[in-house]
Amino acid sequence: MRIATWNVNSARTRAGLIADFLKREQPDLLLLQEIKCETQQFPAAAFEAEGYRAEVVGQKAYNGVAVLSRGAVTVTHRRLPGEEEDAAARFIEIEAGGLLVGNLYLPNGNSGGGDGFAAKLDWMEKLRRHAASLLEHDRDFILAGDYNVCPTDADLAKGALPADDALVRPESRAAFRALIWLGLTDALRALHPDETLYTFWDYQAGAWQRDRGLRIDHALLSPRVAERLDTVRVAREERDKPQPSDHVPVIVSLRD
DNA sequence: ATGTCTGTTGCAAACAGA
Repeated sequence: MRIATWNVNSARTRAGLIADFLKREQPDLLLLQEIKCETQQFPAAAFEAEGYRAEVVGQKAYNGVAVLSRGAVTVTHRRLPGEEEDAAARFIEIEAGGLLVGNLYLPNGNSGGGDGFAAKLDWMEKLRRHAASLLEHDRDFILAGDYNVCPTDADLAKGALPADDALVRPESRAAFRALIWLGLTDALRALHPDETLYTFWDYQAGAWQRDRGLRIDHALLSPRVAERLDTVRVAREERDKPQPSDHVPVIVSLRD
């Protein structure tokens, strides 16, 4: 089973790139974040042509997540448990083949001052509680998407962010470790512990050309799923395409 | 060198968010 996650920074602008990626990589599931459109505006037809159906949690202008799949999936959540009904469109969870797959777009935490950062930490705590609940129920799961956290100093280029940025603040990293300490496996680091690997390069200041990137897109695996981990690849080539997203896909392969 | 990009408002070009 192959599962890819990609913050596309507008599904409509990137529909062509996404369709090309599906054609080339043929993932079983593609988790999209920042689709930046309402559900009915999502360009589903472009992906149906490649044999994929879509489950979409959209929102006007900002945020928004979607799951593209080749087979039928069952939607288990359309927002993170514990969130209000009118919460921003940042989470969708589906079940496919006995596996729960959570697709998340974690708040950036740099806007809105202290309240904005507190909201990020609150969201991370809700995610931790949800993961703990799934473990209690002995479920097999993946929680993947844009975490907006660089877990360690090895996960960003020197000088790419100031020390007080919400993506690297100690509280953000502690909240990420709290997920790991539940017993989850960071798929990319499990197989590539010492490589310099980034998944995001800012559009500004020649970040891509200078390789001033961040690793903020992650796939966390529950214990039995981690035992099935085969390969993980960062599709860096997507960042070199015309009009790319500022993020690139991460592709996780599991043994059956 | 904070040097870019997307979507919104409102119908040009400024603003927010990332």
